[in-house]
Amino acid sequence: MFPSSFANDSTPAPHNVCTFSSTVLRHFNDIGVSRCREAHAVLIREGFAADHLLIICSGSVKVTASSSDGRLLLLRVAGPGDILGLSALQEHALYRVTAETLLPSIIKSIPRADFVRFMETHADVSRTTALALAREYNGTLLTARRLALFTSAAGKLASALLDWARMDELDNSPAHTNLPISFAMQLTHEELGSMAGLSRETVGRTLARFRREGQVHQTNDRMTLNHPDQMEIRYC
Amino acid sequence: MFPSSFANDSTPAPHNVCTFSSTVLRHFNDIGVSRCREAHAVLIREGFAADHLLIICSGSVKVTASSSDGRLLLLRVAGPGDILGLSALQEHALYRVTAETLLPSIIKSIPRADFVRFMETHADVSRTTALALAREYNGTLLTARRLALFTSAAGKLASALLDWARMDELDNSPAHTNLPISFAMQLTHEELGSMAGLSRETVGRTLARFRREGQVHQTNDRMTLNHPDQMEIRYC
DNA sequence: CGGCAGTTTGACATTTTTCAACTCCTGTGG
DNA sequence: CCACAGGAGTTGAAAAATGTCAAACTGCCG
Repeated sequence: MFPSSFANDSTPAPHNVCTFSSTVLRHFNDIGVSRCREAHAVLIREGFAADHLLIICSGSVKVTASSSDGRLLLLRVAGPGDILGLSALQEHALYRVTAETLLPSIIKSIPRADFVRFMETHADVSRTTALALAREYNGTLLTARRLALFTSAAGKLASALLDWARMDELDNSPAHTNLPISFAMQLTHEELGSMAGLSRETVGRTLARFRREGQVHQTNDRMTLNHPDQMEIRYC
Repeated sequence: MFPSSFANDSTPAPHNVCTFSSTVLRHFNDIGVSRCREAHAVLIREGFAADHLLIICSGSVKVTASSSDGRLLLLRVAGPGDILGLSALQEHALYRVTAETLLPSIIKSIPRADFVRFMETHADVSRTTALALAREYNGTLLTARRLALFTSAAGKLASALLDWARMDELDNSPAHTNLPISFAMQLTHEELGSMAGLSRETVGRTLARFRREGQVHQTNDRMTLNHPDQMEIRYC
């Protein structure tokens, strides 16, 4: 049932467990357990010992960091095939983020010791791990850039929307085009704010401005960026 | 001459090349070339193809990301034993950061193809790579947290100073203590500002406030944080 | 119908940025 | 030895932007 149980595994990315060779894959299916989790279940809690690696078989998971006074930073929304806890596991440290399901999800959980042994036994697992870590790093770097380099609210929000859209359409779209990008916007203003480091109200106001200036179009839960490249130039 | 040429390799960290077994190390010495570079030399330029991996044998290197209008984000200052370009190399992508020497440095450079082959030949090299990537990721995560989670200038600056101090003293000090931490502050206000997402003037003013409130003490190029834990509580 | 979550809008206060001037220190070259 | 330029730090005052508080509005679901 794994990894063929992935919701959308048409073309596995090179950092996915899907790329394991058949012998590795057989071994992989033997370790860890898959469990169903309801929506809004906390899978990983920031500050706890990193003793398990999680793999999302289906569903989607919100990854956040939080401060003591309740402020949130939304780092990514992970989907089928994505791996959680990889970086904390490497150093046997504490989880530095919190992960909670957005939808009912199937999560495979592997004890740290088992995964380390798995990595040591199969050379290409370490390789895949390194790739997955590089991707995770790049995502976080994008976030840091956005927060530091774009000074205006419009810049930060535009950057967040563009990253989100391109992340979403990465799999099937060709490279940079100036064509409109449309995608399902399942984030509230509050969550968008915690991606861009803005307050909920500022997100609303800035979004209204983008609409007024013909840059974005919204219907129900879909959002369209009319001129992606122009958006980058105008606001970033 | 390598890695014994490291300036301070008393206790190599687990992510260092120093931990390679002797056979791997012999192979490692055969690939790549070491070169001397003067201060303020650009080793890696953001946006260029990631075709080389760099290892710092001696000296120190500033790693930054920049926006089109010249704004800078200081990500880290790497020292002997640190590896540059690892994440970009994994995906054969473009460098996403700029690296330039702060002091005259000795840099070992390994072509991408050679390093990939090296990783595939030696299992523990992939493992070390994954560890190094995890550390790099954690550093960037700290930066993103700081920029998003701390809203006040005092919070961001205090967080940057604490991270810097603890990074610096990580190797020899015991874990969290409330004892004063003293370290060499080789950063200008401007550079501190680009770590914390603040303007040069705000850094100066906030630093003056910390001094006034007895939290920090400065003499020449050394800085002392008098009550690290209290600092974290008061401002963060 | 009531309640809740999310959104929108307005007025206000706060904070930081920006601009400008001035000082201190250092290294350079006459 | 002195003058000078440049980098770094300090200080002041004004402007701009966002955060904050408050209230009304929407749509959805029990």
